[in-house]
Amino acid sequence: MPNKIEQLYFQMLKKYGKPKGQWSLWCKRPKTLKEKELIIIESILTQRANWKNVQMAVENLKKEDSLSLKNILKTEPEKIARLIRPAGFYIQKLQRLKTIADFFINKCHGVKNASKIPFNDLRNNLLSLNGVGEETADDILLYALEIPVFVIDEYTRRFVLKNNIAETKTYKKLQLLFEKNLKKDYALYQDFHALIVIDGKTN
DNA sequence: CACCAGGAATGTA
DNA sequence: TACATTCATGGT
Repeated sequence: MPNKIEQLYFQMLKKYGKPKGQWSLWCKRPKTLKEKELIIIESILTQRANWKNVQMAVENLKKEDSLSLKNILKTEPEKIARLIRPAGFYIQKLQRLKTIADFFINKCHGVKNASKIPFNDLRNNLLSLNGVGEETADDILLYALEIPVFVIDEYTRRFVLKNNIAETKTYKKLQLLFEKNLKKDYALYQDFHALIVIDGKTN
């Protein structure tokens, strides 16, 4: 018999269908290298920001041909700052984009090669970057690199409370709880997390 | 006008 | 471990 968490997943999948709209790219499978880079960039821009504002910033970067990790490295900081301003916290996010672009391009020699790094090393490397916390690191691992790690965010915490799934609030324990009760499948993790956010926004 | 949105770093107790 | 504060824009 299916566990409660798994039941909730199927229940929401039935109710909302496959995540669409804003989530269509993040939940797309498989992804091109360029799409993976876009998600890495968006994972920074979206921090505590309205998704609409993030898309404005993305459009600005695209217009100026700066929507790639390589071009973010070569574009002048002042210009990046101006382009991403709609996403808010633009001074911090400028630095964070430069840092993460440097990591993937210079340290890993590309997103494709980064995927070959052992999971624990890769996650710890991401967490060591200034501006990358657990949620952003797992966003990148799950949605960009297509590695099965469950993302925990505020919506997930509310979801857990609302459905009486657990009383713990720590990131690691919640993540383990979801992963323990679900098939280890990155596509399922992607859709489930997206559905949790979609469900949280409609209520 | 106040409040919030797909966080993280830093400081305090 | 648990909170509080700071960072900033655009929408409602």
